[in-house]
Amino acid sequence: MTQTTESTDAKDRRREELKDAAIQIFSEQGFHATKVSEIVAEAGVSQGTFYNYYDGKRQLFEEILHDFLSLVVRTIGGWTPANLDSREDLRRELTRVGTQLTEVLEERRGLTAIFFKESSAETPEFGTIIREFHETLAGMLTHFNEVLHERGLIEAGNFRVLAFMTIGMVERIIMEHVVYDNFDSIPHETIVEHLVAHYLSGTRQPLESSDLEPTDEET
Amino acid sequence: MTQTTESTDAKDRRREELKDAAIQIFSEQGFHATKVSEIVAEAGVSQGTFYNYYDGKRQLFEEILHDFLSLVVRTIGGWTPANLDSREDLRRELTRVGTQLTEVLEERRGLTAIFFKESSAETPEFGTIIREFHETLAGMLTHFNEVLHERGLIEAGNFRVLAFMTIGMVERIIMEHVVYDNFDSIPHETIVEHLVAHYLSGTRQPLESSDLEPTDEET
Amino acid sequence: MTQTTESTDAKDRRREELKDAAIQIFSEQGFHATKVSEIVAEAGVSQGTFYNYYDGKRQLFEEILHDFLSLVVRTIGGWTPANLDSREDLRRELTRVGTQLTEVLEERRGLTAIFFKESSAETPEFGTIIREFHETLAGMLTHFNEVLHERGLIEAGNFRVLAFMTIGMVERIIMEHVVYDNFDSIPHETIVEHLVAHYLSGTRQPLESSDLEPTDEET
Amino acid sequence: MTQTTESTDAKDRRREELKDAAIQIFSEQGFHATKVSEIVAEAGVSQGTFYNYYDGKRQLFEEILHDFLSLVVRTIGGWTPANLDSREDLRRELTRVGTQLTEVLEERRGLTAIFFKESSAETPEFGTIIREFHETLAGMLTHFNEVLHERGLIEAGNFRVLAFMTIGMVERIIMEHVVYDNFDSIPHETIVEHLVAHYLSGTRQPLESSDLEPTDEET
DNA sequence: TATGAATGAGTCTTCATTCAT
DNA sequence: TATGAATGAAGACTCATTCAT
Repeated sequence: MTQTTESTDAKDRRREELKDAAIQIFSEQGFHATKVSEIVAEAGVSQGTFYNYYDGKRQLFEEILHDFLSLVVRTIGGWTPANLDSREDLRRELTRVGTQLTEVLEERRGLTAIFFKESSAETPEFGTIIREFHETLAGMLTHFNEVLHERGLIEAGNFRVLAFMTIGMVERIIMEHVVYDNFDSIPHETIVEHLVAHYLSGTRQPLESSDLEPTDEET
Repeated sequence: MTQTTESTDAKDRRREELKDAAIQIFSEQGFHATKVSEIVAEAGVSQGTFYNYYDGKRQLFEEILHDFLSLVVRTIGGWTPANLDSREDLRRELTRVGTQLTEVLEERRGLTAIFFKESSAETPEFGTIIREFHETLAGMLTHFNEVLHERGLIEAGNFRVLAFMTIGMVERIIMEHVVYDNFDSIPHETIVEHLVAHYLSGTRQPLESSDLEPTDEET
Repeated sequence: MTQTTESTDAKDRRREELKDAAIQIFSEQGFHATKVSEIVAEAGVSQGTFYNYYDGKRQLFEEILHDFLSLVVRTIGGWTPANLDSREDLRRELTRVGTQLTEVLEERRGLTAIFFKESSAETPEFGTIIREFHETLAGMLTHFNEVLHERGLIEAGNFRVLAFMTIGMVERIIMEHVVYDNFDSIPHETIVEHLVAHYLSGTRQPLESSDLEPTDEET
Repeated sequence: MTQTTESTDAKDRRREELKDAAIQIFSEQGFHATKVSEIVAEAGVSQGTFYNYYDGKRQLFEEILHDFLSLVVRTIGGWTPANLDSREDLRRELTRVGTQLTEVLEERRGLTAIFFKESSAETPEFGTIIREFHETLAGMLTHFNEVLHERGLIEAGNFRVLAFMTIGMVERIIMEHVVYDNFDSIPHETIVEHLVAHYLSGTRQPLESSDLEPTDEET
């Protein structure tokens, strides 16, 4: 029994080694340019062994993609606007979640790069998976916005469009920050604060004069 | 002379037919899944003819990509914040350019789809081209923001991060709207107005209380 | 009638232009690497025109090959050992013919290069033509040797092997001299004299002690 | 360890089988006319297997060419005129080396045929390889001639021209004898003796009257 | 379970030749 | 006769996957 457990563990370990190697190569070269031979070379096993653990290159890639999406969902999925009473609460919470997400993705740079470099574009190859993810995400955010609105924290608007704007903003910033290291001199906190501030000022509290006519209040 | 012109025109026409066919197939299947045989079938010519006009599948794809980027640059590239005197001017101008861009891209849905479905992700295949485009775009926007700030139209901030947020927001909205027809019930104008409003409220006019502490004014 | 003649002349001229262009390219690149498109570009005519004058690339190449072989045969074919009375006569005659051949081939370097660079090896492509040429040549030389022997000018030996040795010697020297310009500091005459001398000393006059045991006389 | 050795051997064997098949087809059809599909059919393996052992058709051909050149160099490369004291020694040595070379090439007819049928012509395809070989060979022979001259075994002359004459003579004879079986009734020894005799009588020992006027001394 | 050699389907690309104008 | 665009047959090469050991 011990032995079974051990061998299972060994199997899992081998499986992980292969996946790690694959993440490495996929993140560097993309799905199409990556050869199975490169993955197994990186993992230090033979070509045939690969197929003892995965059904094929595509299946492994999709599994990796799911890993990434799960990671994101796990990180932000539990969040709920339930106990927010003020915009200050909202800001604090958004900052907390944003920081958490950023840190998680930075820990898994390879995984993150695969998503952003190969797949965020919903190429026909893995389109369905990514499309569903974005729809799910947009649904969640739309719902959040609705709740926030009901709780009087944000004003009315097209919450679905707002959701996609938020997704685009956040994804692009993460891409530049985590994948391309494009904001190297800027600390995480500042970046997350920018994002949150932008979201917040783009979603004014009700009873204010319309955002579409901000000049009124400025006079 | 007439003959020369005519034959040149004929050649150009054939070239365009092939490119149109390619845009069609590329936008549906993506670069890798597209076979030259499918392109020529769509264009109604033989396999060999293709190579009389293009060096190969990849070269044609890159040319198409350049076409898209040129289209975008031509549409928004001329814009300058030179004669803006108020935020109202700014809003009007941004709305005008945004509407124009949206219309242009809707006219070239196939072209647009190729960019967004295959390439916005900066996959290693065409990474350099897209990366440069984004850097150029970010540079332009950063500069615009700086000018707007100097002219007293927007407050201080990290203009580079702001630029990328804007790019992300706009690209995602265009993608959903033009490529996936995801906002079908919403008129262009509304969508563009949302984007502009979000940009504007995310970039308050100086002398106001900081956006980062909007609660102050709300109390 | 005049017109017919003129147009025929014009046709001949065009035909020659094409052949000259072909010789140029073939001699530089060899048969396989030469494209019809390159030949017509060099000749300044269109692709289709080519086929008004020749049946195809291969047919033209073979015609060029025949031109070369004819040139050689014309140059040395008339030679006959008929009126030779001494080895001195023989030497003079061989030198004369050798010089003549060298000069003719130098005038047609391109043609010569084609034969030597592409075809002397009797590659399966044009094997038969070249093989026949060599057999004919060997037959001629064998016959000459026999006549010379009958006339008491050279001693007995295997005249066929001797013929091939001569062919090999001469071809390689022409190749180096005319095609590769490998003996640039050495005047024609010297080279031809070397060849003739080598032939003569390799074919002693009868009644001498055998060449196969030259040491005898040297003691 | 045994296993490693065995599998290496198996791999080597397969590699050799492919090469043998290739030599067979190449020698029959030449480089261009040979298809990879024919080679693998001859070897009894699949198309893909070929590329597990060689980079491609051209690479294999060049390797085969190198094999031939190495074989020649190995066979004659060790020869040195060091311990020759007389022309009789010289003759004996030349005969020995010549016979050895002939036998080696006859054992590898296919290899030899490839060199002579496809490549001795220095076609642009593999020109550099062959050209270098001939230059090397000519250099070696020139040097030998110089040494022989210094040792008083052959008289003065243009040793470089002599070297190329020798190369031409020998190559043509080998070609006819080994590749075309053109001297079938003549035993090896006789042919080699003819070559050696021709070389020797074409290079008289110093102190004699000039080779160019052999008749003088003969009277 | 590990190995790695063998497989062969799948596509791009070339270029001599044809033919309508 | 000249043109040059169109043709399509032909073949090299890749690489994910299989399978015997």
